[in-house]
Amino acid sequence: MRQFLCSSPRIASHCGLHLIFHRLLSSAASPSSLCRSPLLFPSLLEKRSFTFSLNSLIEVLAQCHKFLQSLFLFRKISTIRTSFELDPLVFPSLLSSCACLCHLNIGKSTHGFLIKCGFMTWDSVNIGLIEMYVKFGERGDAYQLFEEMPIKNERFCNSLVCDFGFNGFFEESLVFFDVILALGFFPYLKSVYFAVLACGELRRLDKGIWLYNFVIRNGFDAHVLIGNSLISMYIKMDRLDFACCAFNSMKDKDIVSWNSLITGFAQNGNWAEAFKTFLSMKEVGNLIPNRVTFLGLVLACGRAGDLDQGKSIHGHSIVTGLLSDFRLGTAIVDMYAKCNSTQCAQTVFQEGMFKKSLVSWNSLISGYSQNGHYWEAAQLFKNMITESNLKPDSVTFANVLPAYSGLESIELIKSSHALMVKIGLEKGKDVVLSTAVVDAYGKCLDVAAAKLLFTCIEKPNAATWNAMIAVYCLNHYPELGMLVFLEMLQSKVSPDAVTVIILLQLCGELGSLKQGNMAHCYSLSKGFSSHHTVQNTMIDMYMRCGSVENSENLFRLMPVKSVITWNTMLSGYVKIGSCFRTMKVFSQMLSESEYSPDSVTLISLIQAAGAVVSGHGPSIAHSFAVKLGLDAEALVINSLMDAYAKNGMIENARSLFMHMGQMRDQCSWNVMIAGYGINGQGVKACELVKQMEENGYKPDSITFTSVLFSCCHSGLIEEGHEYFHMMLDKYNIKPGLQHWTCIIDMLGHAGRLEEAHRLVVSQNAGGDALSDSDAIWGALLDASRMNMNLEVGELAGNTLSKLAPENCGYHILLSNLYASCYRWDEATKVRRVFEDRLTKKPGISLVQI
DNA sequence: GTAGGGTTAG
Repeated sequence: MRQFLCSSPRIASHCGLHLIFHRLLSSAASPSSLCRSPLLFPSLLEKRSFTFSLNSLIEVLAQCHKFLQSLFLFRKISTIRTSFELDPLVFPSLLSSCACLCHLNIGKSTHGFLIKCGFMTWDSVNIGLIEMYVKFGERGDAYQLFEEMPIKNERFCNSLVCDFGFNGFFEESLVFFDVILALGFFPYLKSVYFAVLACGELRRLDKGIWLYNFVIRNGFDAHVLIGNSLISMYIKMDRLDFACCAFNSMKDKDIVSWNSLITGFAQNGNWAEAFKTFLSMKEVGNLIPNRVTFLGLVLACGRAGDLDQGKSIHGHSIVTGLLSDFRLGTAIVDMYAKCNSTQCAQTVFQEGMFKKSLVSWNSLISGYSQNGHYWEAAQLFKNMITESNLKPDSVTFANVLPAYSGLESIELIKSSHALMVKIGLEKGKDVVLSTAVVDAYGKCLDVAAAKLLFTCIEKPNAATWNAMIAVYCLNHYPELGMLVFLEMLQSKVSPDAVTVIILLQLCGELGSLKQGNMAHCYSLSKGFSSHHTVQNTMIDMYMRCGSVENSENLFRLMPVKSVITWNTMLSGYVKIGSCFRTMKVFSQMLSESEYSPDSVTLISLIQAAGAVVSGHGPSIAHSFAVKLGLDAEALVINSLMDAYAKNGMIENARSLFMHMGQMRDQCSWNVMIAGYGINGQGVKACELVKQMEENGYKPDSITFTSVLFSCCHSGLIEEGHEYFHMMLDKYNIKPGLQHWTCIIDMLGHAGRLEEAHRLVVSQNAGGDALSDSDAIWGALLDASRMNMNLEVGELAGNTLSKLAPENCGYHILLSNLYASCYRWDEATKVRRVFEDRLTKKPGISLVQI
């Protein structure tokens, strides 16, 4: 065909050229080569009779998405336009080519060209320019065009509404809808649609209701598109009542109308209404549910946590053959995960899905992560990288990071952070991902990294601030958390209910009733005090701040109590060591049958029972666990083992430990090791650490606390020393205060004080501003007293005074050291400085004295 | 041209 045309222009001229060009293009010949053709192109230009056809060719090329070729031809023609007339009708297509190719400059120069040629009086030219400017987001240019038009007509105004709306400029779309009415024109159907869409997107309920009335008054309600868009608009504003009204007043409803309503109910968590709507739709009879119908229903099941209905919908989607749609498959994976059935989610993912998208992988990773199956989430992420060609995105990382922090693996967090940087994700731009990173570092105790990343986040939202405050709270720096909270109040971000929850936790951590009362008032003033979790946290806060009365009053007055509320009370009593009240509230809970105890309840009961003097407590709690069917949970068994061990019944603990089988976890090993330690069986504790390693478990910080404690209490100095070094060298764990206390105590008792001092210095135990350095040096100072070693003691005292000048406690330690070395004068002097400071000048630091 | 899968803090 191409050869034929090129060689025989004369023949071409006799046929309908437009048609031939069209055919030529669809035969996949290169249009630019056609234009370059030495034979055809010049010969076409020579003949004015071809003008129409060339104009058509520009248009056809643009419409066939051959934008470059279209522009190329235009440029050729415009350079020789003395002998050639351009048809203004061709410009809209040409400008659309500019927009599609992102050539704003060519578009602007074309605009200039159009002004020069006097084409601006043409309606279609103006509309083409508007479309182009709006696509580029050049709203100013679009407004100017509107202003400059001598006569503003209906078509032009309607175009503006649609173009702005189509490109997401909803405010402008609504403005020009009003312009249409103000100029006395009539809006087109499409304009009404975009105006309704804009109201929904902007959540403008008042304007939406006005538009609804406008639609009814002007007969637009006869169009199903308008009815559907009104339903959608009300759903976006969470006004399901209005959406139902709009739905009921529709004369003709199609599948979209029904689906919109079903999905609307599902998104609002109203599973029952979603399903009822679905049944009503089936009663109507002539509509066949499609994948969107099922998407809505599946969403509802997930939100409601209704596994049975979810399975039924899953079955229906298999029968109807709709499961082949990978988006529906993903929604089903997500539904199963939300119903805590990760097994089903995995089966659908592996066997039921023909195609897996990035979203499918993300869904399952999120499912595992949110259900606490951290290892599986981490594994799936690894599989995704190795097995699929997909590149993880910010959602993938935001899902896998909580799993890594659940695994307490700072290494995995660091390596995925590095991967994010490599992919170009981590720049503090994506606020959800950045928040997840802050949270992950914070949970793995790297407060400094969390803080650094937090400061890089461009636009932190309430969740981001909450995460940062929570990091300080979790890591026991409530004062720093308070400072960040105050910073948040200075920022533009408003605190939400979660902020108040964390604020109350900070007060609980501080143990300050004064601060707690203030936080209580703040919560009341902001209207969060009726929030269920806020109330629970407040009960906990008052318990921690020592005001049992306030906690009990809040508990009594709570209109709706949950298991968590009861558990908060119980664990509060445990914290203050009130076994009797724990038991009393537990029996009260049992008598009110609407609340069934869970494993958390049992743990409080076991802890309280373990502290009862009679010694029978653990056995009684054990029988409760069996009776309530909660003795198959690792958490419960671990607590029982702990209680038995603390009551000297190490054999009962051992028997539970031996029978745990698959249930046995890291914590079980740690509890058992500590249990041996409490019972003075240090050798067995050391043996268990070896067994633990042989069974594939990696000793963690708590394991070493337990084993060091065991060694310390059994006088196993060499073993203790060995484990301390194993922790440092083999497992690369930074020792905490608890480890230091043990090792200093142990070496101190063995008279090896210099060695302890060397260890503290070599490990730079005082280097980290956020570490417990002062307490470590304090422990060394105290050990010096025991050894009557003035030299090490004074060194420790000096360091301590520099590290923590505000902390006057070390004066006592130093004074005790001097006293034990019979240096009464020094002892009295130091003691006096302390007393002076405490009574007369409490606010002045030691340096100033 | 309308309805439509996954995302953080407690």
